[in-house]
Amino acid sequence: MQQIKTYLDQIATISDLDWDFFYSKLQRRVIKKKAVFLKINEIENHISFIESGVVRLFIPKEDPEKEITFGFSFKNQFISAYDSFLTQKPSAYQLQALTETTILSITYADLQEVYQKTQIGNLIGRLTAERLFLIKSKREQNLLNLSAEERYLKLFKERPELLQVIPLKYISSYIGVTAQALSRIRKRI
Amino acid sequence: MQQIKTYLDQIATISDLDWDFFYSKLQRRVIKKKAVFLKINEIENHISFIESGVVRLFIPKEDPEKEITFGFSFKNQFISAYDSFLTQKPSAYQLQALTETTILSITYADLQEVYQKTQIGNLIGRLTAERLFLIKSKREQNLLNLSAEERYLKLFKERPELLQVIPLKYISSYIGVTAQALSRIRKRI
DNA sequence: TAAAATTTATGATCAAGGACAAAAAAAATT
DNA sequence: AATTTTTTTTGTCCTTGATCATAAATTTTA
Repeated sequence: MQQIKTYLDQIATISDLDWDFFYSKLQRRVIKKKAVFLKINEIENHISFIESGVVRLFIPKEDPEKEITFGFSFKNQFISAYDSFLTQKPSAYQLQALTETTILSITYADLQEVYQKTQIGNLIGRLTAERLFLIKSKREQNLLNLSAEERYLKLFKERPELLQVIPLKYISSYIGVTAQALSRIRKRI
Repeated sequence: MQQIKTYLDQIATISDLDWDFFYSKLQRRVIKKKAVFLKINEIENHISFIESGVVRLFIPKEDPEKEITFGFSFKNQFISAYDSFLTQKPSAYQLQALTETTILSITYADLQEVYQKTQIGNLIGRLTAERLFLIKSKREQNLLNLSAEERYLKLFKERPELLQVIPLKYISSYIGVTAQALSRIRKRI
């Protein structure tokens, strides 16, 4: 079965009618390695399901060393500059494929239609927003409670696969330190 | 009209039937100044609408100087240890009334019933979760992009009313610094 | 309103992580 | 495989904010 159907079936029971309607709105896109597919100041018009690949969410800076990474998404997850998507205001973030990546996207307008016309749209939308809230909430706790070293150790423990795949310079800014500082943290462990 | 009805009417159009059902689930509670009405490790069983008063969300520590404040809520807003509420796991946070406070609460079980039985429940739930996500997302951006001084100035600009009402020792940990550090920040401005 | 308790401010010292520079290592390209 | 480019590490110095101690100001309580 389709990966995205498998994913959504875990969240809720979707009627064939609703599924067909939703599925008809999806568009498949292939993004080349390192390509930025949402640029800063653009309005995010999509929520995308990653069929394969890895995507990074980040805020660019004049000096590329000072970019800040806010998240990494892997296959079988949804990705979006969700705040820009929700508010339909220019995005502070960029989205970049770290490997060749295939996504299935739905537009803002089409998703609003799904919310209006399907039985299940708002339920899935609520559960998705709740899940994303929980992620941000955990992250806020980490940033305010833990030192950089503790944040690294926690990441190492909870998402070791991430450290295998993602360059350290991205990990460092995700943790909230410079690449140099992360290098020193790793040395003293 | 009821404050809470006015608030929800701004979000969506609610049928009388749905409203009556929801309203029948609400319980009013009055909380004394400084009282903690959700303790750490308790499972948050309520979402509450503040009719009057001010509520603080915080993580307590052995040394009370090291408590961390995560947010302040005022009248006509909903408040909850939302992550504990959503996951129904023990809360890392406490909720404290900073002034005498009156709230209208709905329990977890009753809200699930509202989600199932009303037309509008999941829509309001989705929009609420989305709004809370946006707040956390902004906060994550602030914490990673700005210095303590910049965070204070931003708060001063965006929520000046908050600085009138909330003791600085709570503001400081909300910004992510000690009370001493905030005092020095204020001096040099 | 006087006393006590709490909050805010100030001083001195310390530690974590930033900034800048450069070398070493690893990965990508020719 | 050799060269170029990118990533990671290491060195030195500096800044921000933490920590500990105490004083001043403000608020609460008796």
